[in-house]
Amino acid sequence: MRSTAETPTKRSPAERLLETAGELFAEYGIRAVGVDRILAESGVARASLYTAYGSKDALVHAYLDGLDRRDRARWNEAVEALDDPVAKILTFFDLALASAPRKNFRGCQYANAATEFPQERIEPVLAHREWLRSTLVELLEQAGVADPKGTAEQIRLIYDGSLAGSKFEHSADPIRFGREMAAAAISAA
Amino acid sequence: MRSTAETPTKRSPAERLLETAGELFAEYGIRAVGVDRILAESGVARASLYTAYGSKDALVHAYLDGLDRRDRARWNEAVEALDDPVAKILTFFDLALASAPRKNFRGCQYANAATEFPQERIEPVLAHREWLRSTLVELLEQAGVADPKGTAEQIRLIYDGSLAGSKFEHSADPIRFGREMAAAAISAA
DNA sequence: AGGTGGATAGAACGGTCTGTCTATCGGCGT
DNA sequence: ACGCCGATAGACAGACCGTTCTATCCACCT
Repeated sequence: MRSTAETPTKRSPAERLLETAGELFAEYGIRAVGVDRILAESGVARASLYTAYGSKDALVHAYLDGLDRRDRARWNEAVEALDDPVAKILTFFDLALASAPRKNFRGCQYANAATEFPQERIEPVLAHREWLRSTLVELLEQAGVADPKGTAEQIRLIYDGSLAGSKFEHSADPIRFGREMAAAAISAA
Repeated sequence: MRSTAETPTKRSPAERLLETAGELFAEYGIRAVGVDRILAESGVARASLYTAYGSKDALVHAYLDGLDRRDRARWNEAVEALDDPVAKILTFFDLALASAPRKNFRGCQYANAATEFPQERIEPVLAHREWLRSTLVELLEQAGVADPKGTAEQIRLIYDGSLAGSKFEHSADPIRFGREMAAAAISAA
C-alpha cells in the first residue's frame, strides 16, 4: 500500500519504466522503441509493465502527460525569482537551450509525438500548447505591449521554428537565434 | 526497353508505386505505412516493388529525393513570372499555403522524415534545406538588405515555425501568419 | 507463331512487435 | 513461521513487418 514513491533510493517499477521510456522515446522516437528495449534498459519485468500501465499506448500517454507536467513545473520554478515578464518569456528559450543537448537536439517532443501519430488528438500536446499560448499572452499583457495575443502568436511561432531548426542542424544555435528574435519582437511591440 | 515512362496514360509500376507511397507517407508517416498497404492501394505486384527499388528503404529515399526535386521545380516555375525578390521569397509561403490542405496539414515533410529517423543523415532533407537557405540569401542580396545571411536565417526560422504551427493546429492560419511575419522581417531589414 | 521478358498473384520465411501466461522468488505483516 | 502479494524471468501466442520465391499471365518483337 505504501510502496508508491516512498523511498527515493529504490523506486517502483512503474517509475523506472516511465523514466527509461521517456529517455528512449525522446532520443529515438516513440514508434522506434519497442517494449522489449524499455524492459531491458530499465531492468523491469515484462509483467510489471502491463500490470502498471496495461499497454504500451497507455505508457506513451503517461510519458506525454508527465512531460507536460514536468515542463510546466520547471518553468514555474525557473521564473520564481524573476520579476520582469520579458525575462520570464525568454526563460522558455533558456530552458529549451539547456535541455537540447541532453535530448540530442531532437527538437520539440510534443511536435515529434504529433508527427508520429498524425491522426490522434493527443491531449497533453494540445494542453501544453495552450498553456504556452495563454502564459505568453498573460506575460505580454503585463509587459504592456499593444497586441498581446498577436505578439504571443509571434513568440510561439519563433519558439516552434527555433526547435525545428535545432533538430535539423543538431545544434543549439537556432534556439539562441530564436531567443534574440523573440526579444526583438517584444521590443518592437 | 522503351517501357519506362513512355505512355502517359499507363504509367510504369515504379511510378505508380512512388506516387502512392508519397501520398501515404505524407499523410500517415513513413514508419506507419507498410509495403502491404502501398501495394494494395497502388495495385502493383509485390515483386515489382523489389525489382524496381530493392527495398522499402530505397523507396523511401526515392520518395524524399523526388520531394526535393519537385518542390524546387514548383518554386522555380512559380517565380518565373516574378521580378521582385521579396515576392519570390513570399512564394515559399504561398506554395506551402496551397499544399497544406492537400497534405492534411502535416507540416514540413522534411522535418517529419527527420523526426521519424533521428539518427540517419538524410541527404535530400539536408540538400533541400541548404537550397532554401542559399536561395534566400541570394534573393535578400538582390533585395538589398543589410544582413542577407542573418535575415535569411530569420525567414527560414519563421518558415519552419509556421509549418510546425500548421501541423499542431491542423490549419493554414499559421502559414498565413508566418508570411506576414516574413514580410515584416524583410521590410525591417 | 513462337518466344521473351516484365508484371501479376500469392504463398512462404524469418524476424520483430505487443501482449498473455506460468512459475518462481523475496520481502513484509500478522 | 507462515502466507500473501508484488516483482521477476522467460516461454509463448498472434499479428504484422519486410523480403524472397514460384508460377502464371500477357504484351510486344522477330
